[in-house]
Amino acid sequence: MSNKPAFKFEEDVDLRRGPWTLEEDSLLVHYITCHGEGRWNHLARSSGLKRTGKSCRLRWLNYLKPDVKRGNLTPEEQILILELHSKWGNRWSRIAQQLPGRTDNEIKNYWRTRVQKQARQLNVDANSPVFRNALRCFWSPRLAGKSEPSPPSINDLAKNLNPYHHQEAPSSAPQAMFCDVNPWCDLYFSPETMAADGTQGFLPTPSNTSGLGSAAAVNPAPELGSAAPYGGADNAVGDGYWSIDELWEVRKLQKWGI
DNA sequence: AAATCAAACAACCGCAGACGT
DNA sequence: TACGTCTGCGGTTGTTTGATT
Repeated sequence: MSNKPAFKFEEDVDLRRGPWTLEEDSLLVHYITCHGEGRWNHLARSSGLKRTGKSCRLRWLNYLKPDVKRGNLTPEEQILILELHSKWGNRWSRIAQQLPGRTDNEIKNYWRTRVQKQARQLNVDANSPVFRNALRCFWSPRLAGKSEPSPPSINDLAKNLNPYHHQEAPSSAPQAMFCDVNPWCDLYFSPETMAADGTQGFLPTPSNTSGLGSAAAVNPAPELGSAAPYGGADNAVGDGYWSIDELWEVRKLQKWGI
C-alpha cells in the first residue's frame, strides 16, 4: 500500500477559473461530440481542459449544448415560469424541464433579476402568497396580452398593491396594511389563500358592501384568467369591474372598522 | 469621452443524494 | 455496511454590458 495520497484532479492540477475562452469551448464541444456527455470528472481529466468536471458540465448544459435557446424569454415562457414557481417554488430544474431549451440557471436568473426586483421595490417577500397573487392578477394577464416580453411597470403593481400609492396613508393605518389589501387579488383568491400569509381574505358580499354604491354589491367577481383589470384610472364602475378606490373603501371599512 | 451605476448574465460553491467498490 | 466519488441542485458571487450623468 503506497503512502502517496490518491491523485485528486482538482487539487493536483492548476485549474482554470472564470470565463471560458473560445478554445476551451471548442475543446469541450469536440470532446463531447466524440465521446458523449456525462462522466464529467473523467471528461475534465481526459479532454485536456484545466477545468473541474462540474465546471465542464455547467458550461455544456447552460451554454454549449445545441438545444439551448438563446434570447429573451417569450411572454408565454414567462407566464409558465410564474405559474410553475407559484406551484413548485424554487425548484428551478423542475421548472426548466417544462421549458424546452431553457436552463435552470437562466430561469433562476430571470426570477432573481426581474421578479424579485419587483417584490423588493414593493417591499414584500417574493415568495409570499400576496406577491404570488399579485403576479397572477396583474403580471400574467398583462403578459398574455403582449407580443413582446416586458413586465408591468412598478407603478402598475404599486398602484394596485398599495392603496396609499396616490394618497398619504392615514396615521391610524397599521403598517401591515401595506400590500395585504389588494382588492383584485382578494376577489380572485380565497380567504384561505390569503390567510396563508397571515392576512385576512376578503370576498365582498352584499352584506359587507353596505354604504357603497350598488355596483359593488351586484358586480360578480371576474373569473380567474379573464381580462383582469389593472392600474390606471380606467377601473371605472360600468365596465363590469369595481374601481380600485371603491374596493379600497370597502376594505378600509372592514379592516379599520371605520 | 470618461466615470459611475445598475441590470443581466455566467460561473462558482456547498450540500445532499445516488452510485460504485 | 462503510466509505469515497460523482452528479445535480439551489444559493451566491463575480463579470460584463448598457444606460445615465
